[in-house]
Amino acid sequence: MTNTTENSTDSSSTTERRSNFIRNIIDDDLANGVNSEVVTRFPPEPNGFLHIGHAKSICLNFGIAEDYANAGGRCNMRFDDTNPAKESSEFVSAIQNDVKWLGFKWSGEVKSSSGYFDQLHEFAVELINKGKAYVCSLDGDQMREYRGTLTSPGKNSPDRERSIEENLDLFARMRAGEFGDGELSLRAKIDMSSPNIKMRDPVIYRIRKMSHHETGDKWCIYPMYDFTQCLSDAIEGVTYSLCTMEFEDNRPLYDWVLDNVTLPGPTRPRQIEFARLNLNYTLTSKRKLKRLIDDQVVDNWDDPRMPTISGLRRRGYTPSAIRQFCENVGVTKADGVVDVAMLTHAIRADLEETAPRAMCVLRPLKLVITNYPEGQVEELASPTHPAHEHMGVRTLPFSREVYIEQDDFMEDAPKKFFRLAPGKEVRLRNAYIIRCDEVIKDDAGNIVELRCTYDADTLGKNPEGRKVKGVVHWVSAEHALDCEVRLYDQLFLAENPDTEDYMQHLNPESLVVLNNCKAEPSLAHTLPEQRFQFERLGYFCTDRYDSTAEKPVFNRTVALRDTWAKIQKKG
RNA sequence: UGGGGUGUGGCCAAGUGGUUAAGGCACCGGUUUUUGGUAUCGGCACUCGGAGGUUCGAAUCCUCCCACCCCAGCCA
Repeated sequence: MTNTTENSTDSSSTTERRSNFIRNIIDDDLANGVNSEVVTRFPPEPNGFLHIGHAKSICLNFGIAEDYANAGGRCNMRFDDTNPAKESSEFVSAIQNDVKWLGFKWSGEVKSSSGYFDQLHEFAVELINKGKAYVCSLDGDQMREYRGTLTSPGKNSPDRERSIEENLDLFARMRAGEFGDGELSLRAKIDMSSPNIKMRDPVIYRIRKMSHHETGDKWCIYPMYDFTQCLSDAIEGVTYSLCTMEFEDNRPLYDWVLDNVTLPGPTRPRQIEFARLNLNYTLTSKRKLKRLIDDQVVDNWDDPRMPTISGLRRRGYTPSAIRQFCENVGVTKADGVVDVAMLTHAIRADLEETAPRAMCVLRPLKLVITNYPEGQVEELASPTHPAHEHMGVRTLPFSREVYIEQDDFMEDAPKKFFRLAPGKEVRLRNAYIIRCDEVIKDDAGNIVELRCTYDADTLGKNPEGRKVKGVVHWVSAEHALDCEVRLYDQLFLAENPDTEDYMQHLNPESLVVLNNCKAEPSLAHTLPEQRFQFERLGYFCTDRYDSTAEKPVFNRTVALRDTWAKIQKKG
């Protein structure tokens, strides 16, 4: 017997990780003894919420740490909080929640650049002592002028040859608060004629008389990114410092700092860049996302239309779908734009397997089954998932009056319309086959009710001699649970909304609220963030904030694929 | 006109001198189906940004060219 079972189980819960160029580098380093440990870090700036682009970085960094566990793999959570003007503790906790929710665990305590301010200051003094840094008095405009351009070299600051003693004194007085914002700065003494502009004596410390959310008023000078990142990595023993491509030019500076300072430990971190995630029909610029909030286009950072982790969460996305999506996208250095269809595919694939089925009528149309006994109620046992028996059954009360979807009836139906029409038959999902006998309209000509008859011999079986193709979802009128459903759709109509006029590309129907929806009674005790498939409609989740026992609120995560809509579009 | 990167089907992406150029998404068509869902089967790059060259053999090596992205914050 050579029968194997390797393909027989569903592996939706385990994310199989592919290799990529970074993992190849790590493998080589491990094989060649360049490193014996694999330590990464996720270093967000707490100046906004994490978005889907960050998810890629999170999955990369934490994923590597998990997979290299036998090489001491770990990933630090570090807030890169060197700019008190933009950062706040509100974001610190939101970011931690998002990372945890995605299912990752960081190594040890949460860390922050501000936690290293004392050490960073000492490194700066060391650089001054070595004649590798100087206090400069150029203001912003002068600094730019002295820096040169892309094609012409810069020129030396008049303060470049200041003595070590004077630099030490000035730097101490900067720290003591003797100067105002921007009056003085500390610069690395590298090369004003470098073709790499990042190397033209970059500022490494600036004066910012502002209290910091972590360090309060202890400091009025703050280190710059390029000085902070590499040293924080070194302090933490990070071996692989992964960042996005735009920092490629910063890498020589990253290395320069490490080369010119007495490293705090044996680890020499290495920066490796990868391409950031771009998604079509999606905005991932923090500045522009913030404006959507400020302009009240959306409610907040966690509005279900936002591409933030917490927005996706409230929309009903699962952590595993997001992780799988990042896995499918891959990690390379080539910049591109990923189709959001890959994201929606990931959540559909996950929920198809895991979401319990339920029925909910969004736009109800009353239907009376004239040959069904008045007052009779049947409890129909229906599978929670058609393909997974182990998920059990729920009961659906069936009675004389039910609601069906307005869209599922057409008075003058085209041939291909497999739903209800006068004289035609359709299956009520999990129940009987019915035939439409009569259409009742109000004075204005609106269809207000359908009169039908049912075939009592079609419960759990197909009738003989005829085929009924259409299946329609329904809810017993008497037992229906009133609820609110929020239909979310893409926020932007333009494939690339990341332009100056992005506000012009908003989808006016990114949110449609339906207040007269009828759900099957089993949904009465739904819990926040429970996910369902409303059969034939899509995947929905109970809103984690607004849903109550009296008035459940469901958010549409994503619609089911709709071939009928496609056929209609074709005409 | 400086420097740093990247170019494989509509979109991601494997591929590291010898494979019929993986796979996923999207799309198109068939089958199954009490979700027009799912599942399943089939189709979808004589060609790897372009042109030369090396080689018995090139997406993979060399040369030149082209396109796109990033860098001139005391932001990260």
